[in-house]
Amino acid sequence: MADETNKRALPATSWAVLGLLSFGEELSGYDLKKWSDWSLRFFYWSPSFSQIYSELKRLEKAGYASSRMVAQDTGTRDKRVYRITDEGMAAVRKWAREAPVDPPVLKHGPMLRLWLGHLLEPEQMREVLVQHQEFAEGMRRRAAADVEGAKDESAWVYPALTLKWAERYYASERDLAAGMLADLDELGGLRPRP
Amino acid sequence: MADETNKRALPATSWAVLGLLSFGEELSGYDLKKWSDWSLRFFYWSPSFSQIYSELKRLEKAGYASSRMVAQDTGTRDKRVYRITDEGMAAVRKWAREAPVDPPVLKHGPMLRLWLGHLLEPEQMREVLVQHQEFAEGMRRRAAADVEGAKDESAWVYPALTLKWAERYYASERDLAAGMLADLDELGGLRPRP
DNA sequence: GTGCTCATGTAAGGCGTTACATGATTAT
DNA sequence: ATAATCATGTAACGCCTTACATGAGCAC
Repeated sequence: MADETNKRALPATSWAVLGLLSFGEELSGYDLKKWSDWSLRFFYWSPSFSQIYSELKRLEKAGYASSRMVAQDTGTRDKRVYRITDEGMAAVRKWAREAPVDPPVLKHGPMLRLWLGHLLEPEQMREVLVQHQEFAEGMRRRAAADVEGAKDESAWVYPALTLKWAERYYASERDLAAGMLADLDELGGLRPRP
Repeated sequence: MADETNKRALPATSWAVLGLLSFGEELSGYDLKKWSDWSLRFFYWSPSFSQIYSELKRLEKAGYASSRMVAQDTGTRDKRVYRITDEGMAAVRKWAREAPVDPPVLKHGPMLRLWLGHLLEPEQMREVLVQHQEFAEGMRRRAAADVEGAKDESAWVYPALTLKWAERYYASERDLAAGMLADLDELGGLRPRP
């Protein structure tokens, strides 16, 4: 068993990476990054390559994952692949079941700008909202597409569920922006939109 | 004029603190913290005391804020109060108008847990959702109360607008949790709720 | 006189990013 | 040839937090 001091209070990102491994596949750091870009980023940010690599080292040191080098059948360099250990499986299960339910962290840059509305022209406030709306709709669409890709795999029921949540979340963000645009109009001082 | 090298690429948190000062009042670090707990935290996280103090130093060094010590009329220690400079006003206005519209940062811990649903009992998934729902409703209520406090001050029109946004945002978070609880029920394998 | 609140800071350290280094294979 | 992609890392640094230090007045 690995050193106990390496096991206390892992950051959420570690659990996210270990969580990716908990679906049972043997994955490289590179795979993990793409995987996380594909699903995690809708509700949790996707860590950088370098962080994924260092998280993997930490997880291995803690005894939660094991790795081996594999030669590629044809082409490209050897890669290191990781697999979750029984101990890791037990740890991530325990975390998912018993960790306190922390409030989500939100850093809403566009809202911060709008909060400073006294520094902007009405037209600039609109512009921020419109761009945010477009971002939200793009995310919604991508989440929806990913739900389609996941819904028939029984292993992805829960990921599919969270993707469905994400689809609704970004739809709501889009609508919330529309609502604020309407509030701005009501505030007056604006030439009506054509 | 202050050193140009101190002016490049301030983090969003600096702008948030300078933004708090842009309403024109002379405020201490302590005031700023409370102010930010009161309004910023609904859509942007509230920085710690120590960070506010160091942001203020940075802003002063950049020439965006000036400070002076004031003696308290009666009791308690002297405090240092900060005021935005003309240069700071111009800088924050420029930032609010011209910075690119970045996507919001979301780190949704509860969703990360639910994404790992294969590690949880259905009852535990419910519990996470219910707790998150309660958190969201609490935030919604507090935002609504703060809208009431702000809506009659003409200086707070835009802050009031973002608080209204926040009220709807947390209502949506609450409803999204309810929706996911319903999705869970549909998935079956659950004894129906009494 | 004990503890709470106001008030300001320093120190240490973890989290996470960008930039850089490396090198092999594949496509053009 | 060269550019792009796959793949794995290191180094440097910035952001931000927690813990700690300090000290004064006020309430009980």
